[in-house]
Amino acid sequence: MRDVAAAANVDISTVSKVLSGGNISVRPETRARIEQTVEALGYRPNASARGLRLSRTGTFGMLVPDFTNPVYAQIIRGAVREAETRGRVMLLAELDPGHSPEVYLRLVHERRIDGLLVATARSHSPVLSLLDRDEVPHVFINRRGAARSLSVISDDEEGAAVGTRALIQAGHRRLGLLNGPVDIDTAQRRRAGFERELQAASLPPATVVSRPYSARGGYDAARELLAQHCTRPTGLLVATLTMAIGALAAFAEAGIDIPRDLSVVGFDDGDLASFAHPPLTCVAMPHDQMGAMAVNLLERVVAGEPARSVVVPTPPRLIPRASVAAPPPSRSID
Amino acid sequence: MRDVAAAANVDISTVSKVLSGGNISVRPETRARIEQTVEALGYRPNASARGLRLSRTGTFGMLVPDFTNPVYAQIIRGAVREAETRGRVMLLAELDPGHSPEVYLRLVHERRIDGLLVATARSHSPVLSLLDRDEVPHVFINRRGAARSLSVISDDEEGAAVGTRALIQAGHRRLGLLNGPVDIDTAQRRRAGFERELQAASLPPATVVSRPYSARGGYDAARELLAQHCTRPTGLLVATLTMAIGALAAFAEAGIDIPRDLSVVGFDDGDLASFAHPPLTCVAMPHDQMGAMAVNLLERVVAGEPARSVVVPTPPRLIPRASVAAPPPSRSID
DNA sequence: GCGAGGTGATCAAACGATTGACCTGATCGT
DNA sequence: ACGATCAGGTCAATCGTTTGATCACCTCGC
Repeated sequence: MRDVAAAANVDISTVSKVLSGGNISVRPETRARIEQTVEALGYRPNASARGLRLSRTGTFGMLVPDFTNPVYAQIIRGAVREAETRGRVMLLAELDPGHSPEVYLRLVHERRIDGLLVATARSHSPVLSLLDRDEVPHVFINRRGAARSLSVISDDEEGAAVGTRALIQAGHRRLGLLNGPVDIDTAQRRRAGFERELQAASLPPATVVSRPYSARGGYDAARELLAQHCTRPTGLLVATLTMAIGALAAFAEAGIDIPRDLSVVGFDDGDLASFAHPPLTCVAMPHDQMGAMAVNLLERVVAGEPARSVVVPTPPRLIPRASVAAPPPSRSID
Repeated sequence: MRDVAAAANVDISTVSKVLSGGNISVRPETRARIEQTVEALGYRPNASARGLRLSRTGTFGMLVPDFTNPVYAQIIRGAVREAETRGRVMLLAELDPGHSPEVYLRLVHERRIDGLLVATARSHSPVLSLLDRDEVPHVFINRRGAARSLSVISDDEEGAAVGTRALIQAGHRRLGLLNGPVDIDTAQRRRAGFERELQAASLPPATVVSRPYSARGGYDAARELLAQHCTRPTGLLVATLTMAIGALAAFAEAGIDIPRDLSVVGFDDGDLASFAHPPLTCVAMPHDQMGAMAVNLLERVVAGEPARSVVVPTPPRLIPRASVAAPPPSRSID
């Protein structure tokens, strides 16, 4: 900045005022001269110096449990893009319950960030207690936090309801749900939506199997379902895309034809869904938008503006593909 | 830090020396007292102040073209973890040829990072010219850069060779390659490995179809292959896992049974490969290790130590699954 | 002609940590 | 016993920006 000031023949404080303030009294020609010099020299203010002076780094942090999970990848993309359009950069770290919170300390206690996005799903993560002790501005993503905490979620309950209705409308009466672990917030909400629709259609309680949100989890859940010798469902809702991929593999292995023998509705649309075998009917959840809204909300929080938890307004959409059909005419058992 | 100094009854410079230096002359009891106070107060040095004073932020930046691509997700994971064990944090941004390099300027010109990992694959990305103009310490991942630039790659050529050999050993004589775009470095290397093995086995030049590294690209490439009415290969190498997923969908659609009619070897092992239909024989590439090694290399660069481009030492491994079999006894054409 | 009021710029004090220069006793060699 | 040496600290300048306080100059009104 000193170089810019020298080249433009003004004091560095004037340069600073032109660059940051904008509406202070500077002669138009001086302002133009400074802006020109800044441009010519390709000058950009040093982030550390600004951060030190302003106690504001222009950085947000984001904690996710798993980079390789496509759902989080989508959320990250939405958040990072929104952060960039707002002139910020994003520090990312993987943090699941097993990890030490060292990376949290590095972000928060060393004052590297202005606010934190927390997408770790488990309800007993060790950072949760740190979060409210430290009073860091933060927003939960895809997970409701404690009463005082803000969160951005998509309407998982409605998403599950949409998927369930699709099965019911196709004629299914015996439904099943392959769900995530019970201590994950989205799993709870998806189950609620599923059961809401069952009741609305006066259907009996359905089989629910809980397994981790992973392909392996879906595979195991599907095998568990097949092993149960009571009346098998003809329509199945699966709580995530990766689980659905695993479940389809288990069904293929067991010689069960989708959708002839069993209809399947998955979650979280994507390329993988359309190239699955068979192409998977899905409920598309607006994950990237959720990430973007979380950044917006966090921005309000750090600005001290009033802010409230939100549900992403874009409604979940059913993407019909080949994995849903009418139930088999003869009931498979009894 | 002032608080720590006051509480321990020393000068703040002494605290600083205890915390950063380590080997200067401080009485053991003083040192203990300071360390104790630091612990009790939960003090951590302010990153902006350190950054300003030392011109060293403790941060690396990483540019990837696509968060949702599982290959990059793996690389990111490896890099972020290694950075964390080295006491650093990682700034991530998505940057492909279409994007403006604004985020690059924000990272480099605002001095937010000590070094940059560049995983954008295209050979004509606009950041490349900026990189050597600015003389930022940087390391390319999964892509060779200009002569002066350092890079970490895995042995894609050998990986392709391993996959090709697996097909040849299963008895295949007519092979094909579904490859990525020709201007992507990994695609070039994979093709080289493929053709090397063809020659080694004295097989004729094979069909190669190039499409984007995506499920859609794999689907399109597979359809293109089927549309060619000349002798169809009986063994197929597919350059990425996502392409393979797409290709499998195209083959299923066309009624081609894998592996009876056609054997397929994919790349980049993962859950998705084992739950594909059929489970996909893959060449596992050590992506996370590549990310970690890139961080190590970059660390050497910023430390001014001598450093050279490396190939990840872990050799590519074949993961045999159900998608490879002997070629059909009757040759499909002629 | 002179004080009041503005405008457009500069001055200087922070922000928090680091580090070479400097200071103060105590110890040592002769 | 006295200067040199050294261990164990403190002092103060510095990194690059920001911003309230200050200042120089001009205009205007009476």
